Amino acid sequence: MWQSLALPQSQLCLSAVLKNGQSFRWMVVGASSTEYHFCLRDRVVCLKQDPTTLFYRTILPDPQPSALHLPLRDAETLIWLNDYFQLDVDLQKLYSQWATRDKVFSSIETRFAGIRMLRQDPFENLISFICSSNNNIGRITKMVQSLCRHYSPCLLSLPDPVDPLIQVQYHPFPPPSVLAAPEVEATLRDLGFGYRAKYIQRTAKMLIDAHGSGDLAEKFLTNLRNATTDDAREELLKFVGVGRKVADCVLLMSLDKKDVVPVDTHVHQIAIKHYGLKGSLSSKTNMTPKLYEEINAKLTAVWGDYAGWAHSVLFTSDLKAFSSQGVVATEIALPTPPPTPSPLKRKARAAEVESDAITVLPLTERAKRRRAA
DNA sequence: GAGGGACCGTCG
DNA sequence: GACGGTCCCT
Repeated sequence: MWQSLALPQSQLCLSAVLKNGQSFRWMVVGASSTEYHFCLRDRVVCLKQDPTTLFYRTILPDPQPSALHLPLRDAETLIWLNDYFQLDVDLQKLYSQWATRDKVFSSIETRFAGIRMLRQDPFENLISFICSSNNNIGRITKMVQSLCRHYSPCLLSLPDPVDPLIQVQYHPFPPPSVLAAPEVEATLRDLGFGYRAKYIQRTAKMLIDAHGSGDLAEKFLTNLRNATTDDAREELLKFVGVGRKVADCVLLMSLDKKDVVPVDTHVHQIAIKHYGLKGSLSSKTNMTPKLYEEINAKLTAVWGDYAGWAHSVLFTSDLKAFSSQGVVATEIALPTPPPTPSPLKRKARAAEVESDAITVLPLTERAKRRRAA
């Protein structure tokens, strides 16, 4: 049943990599020997690991194939694992390179080993990160789960290992054609997606309209792997609800742009605390395109070719969920600019009425403006 | 073309 | 009252 693959945790740490906000669809199963489950289009992949070995298991939907075919299925799963975890990239080697270039990195590398970039499905990645604006990992995870439950059929179900009377349902990520339906916006709003509901439906619609139905739309996104970073980013920015940060996340996490460093408020803080960037730790400053570029350039210069991967290690080390193991913040003393407390003033909100008419033309205008900027 | 506010919902 | 941002309008 379980297959094994020799792989030290310095190359891959499942608990960190699967829960640090790259993917929101891995289910954590079991209390003692923790397993992670992930639903693909045709199967569920189960993983667990010990210090030297990664174990994997393939679960297929009901009409189980004959025993003859099982090795083939496991072989397919292994191919998927190699691709998804990018196991051909030697993470230890990267860690030592980053540590040489960067003292901050070298101070955390042993405690946060095995953190690598996943190579995700671009559509899933895009939609998930449209959900991420003004949001946190816990809620994003719930939203993505609920998206899958409502918009893709259950592939299979398994008894909950904790309470075997409960069946856990596994749903793949829904395709663009399903999310493009006009009713999706209202439904997602009811499901608690807020203003992101419209972004998701419209992005799916745009994808279908511009690049065709079937799997053409998804193929278009996947093909952006072959485009330059700038070209791919320009395409991503055309979608509604996708700004620079979300676009950069998709570039890094599913389109092979390993040097891209997405800048959010968190990374901004890290850059100020540890990399001598001017700014305030206490007050929230607006993330302007200019500031974004500045931070991006700074961190790319520090970490080099795989800067995006390095960023993920720093980011994870600073996440609350992992902070019990110790955080970088207190250990490195760098000169920091004096805090400039400037409380945000908030204004009473005006009632709002109108929404825009139709998709295609406004999009073109918007795209032009973006390109100009 | 830079700056500021609104936007959903959740949890302090 | 802040939050892994984006849109839209001054």
